Amino acid sequence: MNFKESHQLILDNVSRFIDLTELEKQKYISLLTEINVKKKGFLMQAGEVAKYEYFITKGCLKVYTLDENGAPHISMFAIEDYWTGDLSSFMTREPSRYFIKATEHSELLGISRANYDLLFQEIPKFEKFYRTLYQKSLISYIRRSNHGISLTAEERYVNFKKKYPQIVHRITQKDLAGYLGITPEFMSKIISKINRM
Amino acid sequence: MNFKESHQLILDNVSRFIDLTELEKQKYISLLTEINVKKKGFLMQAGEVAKYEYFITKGCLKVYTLDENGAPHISMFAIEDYWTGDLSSFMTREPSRYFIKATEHSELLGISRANYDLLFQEIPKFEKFYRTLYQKSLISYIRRSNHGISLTAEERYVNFKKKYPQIVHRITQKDLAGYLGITPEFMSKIISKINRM
DNA sequence: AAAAAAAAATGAACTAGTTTAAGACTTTTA
DNA sequence: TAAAAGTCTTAAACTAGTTCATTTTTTTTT
Repeated sequence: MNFKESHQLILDNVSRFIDLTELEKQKYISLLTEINVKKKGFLMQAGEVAKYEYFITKGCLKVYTLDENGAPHISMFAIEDYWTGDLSSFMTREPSRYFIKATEHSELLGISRANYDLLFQEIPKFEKFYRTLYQKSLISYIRRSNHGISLTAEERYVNFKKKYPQIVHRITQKDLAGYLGITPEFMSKIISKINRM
Repeated sequence: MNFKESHQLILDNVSRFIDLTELEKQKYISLLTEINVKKKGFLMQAGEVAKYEYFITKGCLKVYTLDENGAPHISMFAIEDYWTGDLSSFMTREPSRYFIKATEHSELLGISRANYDLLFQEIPKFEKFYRTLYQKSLISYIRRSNHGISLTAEERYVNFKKKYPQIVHRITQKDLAGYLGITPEFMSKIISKINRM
């Protein structure tokens, strides 16, 4: 993918919430860093401080932690036109507990913490962009955290398939089980139960 | 509580993230509505569109839904100096699925949707305030949604007690069980197990 | 295209959490 | 201040989800 296409994608994403002049667009693009990760490559590993917040222009990634037994817990999947990163570590500058790994060759645009801070000074409109972006994310995480404790594994699986049909076929069942908080064995049972119906 | 005290409390909360002039403070206060709810009273009920986002100056409230079996699932508790409401319904103007009920006599300041929109026009600094507030909330909801699926009930209980010691003794065990996504009976077992250790 | 590695399916034995029911304790209401 | 209503505890029987072990299928590497 050439630079122009990925820039157009992020500008379209931003323009859902704010309007930018040509000059502001150029300024914004100049604050971003192009990043490529090959399949199975890491964008970030636990122990590091999150250097960037990422916008995905191509590919698919998973964000996960390892618990004290070494078992992975997947926090999110991210594909084209999604934002990802470890917002907590990015803001506090404390070491992250997350890994971000590409499940396909992926291309991203990253904004560093210094440029993120600069962005608000240079183009204050971005306060509105992030206010709106975080507001929308917050709404879906509030829903997700309620569902996590009040729905059964089967309900969560059915919900995920309905809500993210574009993601389901790009990830392994094992990873989806990790995201839903169940074992791959139990998820296999859920699937065969659903197929039998 | 007299008006001045509650106004001071919300202005202190806002000034954690932005600085306001005296004039801006007055303008902001003028956009807020004073609301009182007595113990067991409802601030909002499922089926209604959320009219306000609320800041609590005194008291304690619980936000919950009822599932298809009529069982309550508690989404959050809110006490003094917290913000609450149903952000999703407030933004989309679609009917809410939540109830907000006072567990003690409570006093709040509400901002209506019209005034919320006006606020950004009149005092653009509030974009930054909400950007920062939502950013912080998002970080804790991301954590909560991960914990909901990856921790055991006992771990979630211990976490809650450690993180919100001020709230634990103001709510019933039954409500805390509803928040943690377990039955009151099982929570009772967890507590007696912990006490025996 | 073969060999190696990882993912998926299946089943049996297990454990965390639920359900139902009953009695003791506490808070609310009249 | 008595009665009623709600909360908390305990326990036995149950179910959703886990663990461990084995085989089959798919994907990756050479």
